[in-house]
Amino acid sequence: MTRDFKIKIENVVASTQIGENIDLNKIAREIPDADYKPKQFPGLVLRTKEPKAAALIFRSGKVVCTGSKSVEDARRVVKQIVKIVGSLGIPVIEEPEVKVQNIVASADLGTDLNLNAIAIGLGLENVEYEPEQFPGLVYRLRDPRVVVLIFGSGKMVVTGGKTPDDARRAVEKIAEELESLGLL
Amino acid sequence: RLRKWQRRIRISNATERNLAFALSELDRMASALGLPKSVRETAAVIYRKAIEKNLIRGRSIEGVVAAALYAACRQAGVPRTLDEIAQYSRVDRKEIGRTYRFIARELGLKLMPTSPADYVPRFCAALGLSGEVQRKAIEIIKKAEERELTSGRGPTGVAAAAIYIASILCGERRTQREVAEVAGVTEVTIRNRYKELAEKLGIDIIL
DNA sequence: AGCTTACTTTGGAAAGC
DNA sequence: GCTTTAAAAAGTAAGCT
Repeated sequence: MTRDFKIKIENVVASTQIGENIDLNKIAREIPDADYKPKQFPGLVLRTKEPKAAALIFRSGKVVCTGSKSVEDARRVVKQIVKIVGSLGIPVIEEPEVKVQNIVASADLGTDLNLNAIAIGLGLENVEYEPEQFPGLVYRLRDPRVVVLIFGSGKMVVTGGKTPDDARRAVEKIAEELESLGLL
Repeated sequence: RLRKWQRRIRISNATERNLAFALSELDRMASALGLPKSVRETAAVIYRKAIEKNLIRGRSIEGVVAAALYAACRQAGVPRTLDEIAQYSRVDRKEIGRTYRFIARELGLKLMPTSPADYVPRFCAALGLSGEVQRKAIEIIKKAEERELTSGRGPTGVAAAAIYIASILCGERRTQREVAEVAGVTEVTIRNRYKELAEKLGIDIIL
């Protein structure tokens, strides 16, 4: 029984450092589509089209990249940011070390679920399910250390992991738990 | 030492002052919400337990009071929505919800999500509907829960739709607008829920 | 009655208030 | 705690035709 949970990485958040004492005002001046509102937020926002993502650049040289659909794409985006900033005559680190901070993935168990029964089965003390506020049941796993949002449709969202495998393991673990509880 | 003694007095004064404020706030809100004394007492017990476990740190007394009231209503089977609670609190719905989740977790209050059926008596009373309609609405809700048509749906929306259907089946029809008003949901939500219930439970609603 | 846009929840980093 | 970024899930809400 090879199940296809249709696991798909939807967003990768990564951080890195491309330099020091970066002149954000200069970047904002030279790059028309850059968003920089220091009064509102200290980071400058730069968006890339391919891969489609957004990067937050700080004066310290630290960079946060969000929106990529894969870890590799996140690295590609960082390289583009380095190239752009470097082309402005600003000293940059050519190949900075990129650290993945969070991976958001979606998956599908393929069947409708009874969230009330699942809340009891997994233990009310391990789960948060308040349909008045949000339709998804919130399940926090300790291993892998991720948070999963489980919906009545059987679809879910896994977030908080650092690797694609964290998401994969979380989905399989939940599928096993629900199955052993006879709720899948 | 005298200093130590005076310090204790100061602390106990502040503690008592805060407790008195919390309890008066609890009474004020409970009265405004028309809640019975038993619910106020349950909320007071929850509040005191929260204090004993220092769960107030970083939170406002009013927020904890509101969350305790929200929890007490659910525990008593006479739920109030977070919006209703927030209507009479200085704290907003989002914060009350967070505080509720926190104290429920820390105090080990194992509460299942509110069943739409718990809202039926109050909503029907507000609409001047008979016990027969209430019975039918609850019957519809029970079937909906068995058929798993309520997962992830707002309890008030499901309750409103069931009451809307029941009022028609019992010949005491109320408009979607009237039901939406007392349930605190939009007519669109009642429409979506009632269509789903009527279709999947095979209920014919001839207008 | 639709359609569109938008807000609810989750996680994480960044610098500063 | 907040601010900003991105994206998914599903329910509810609000504005417009």
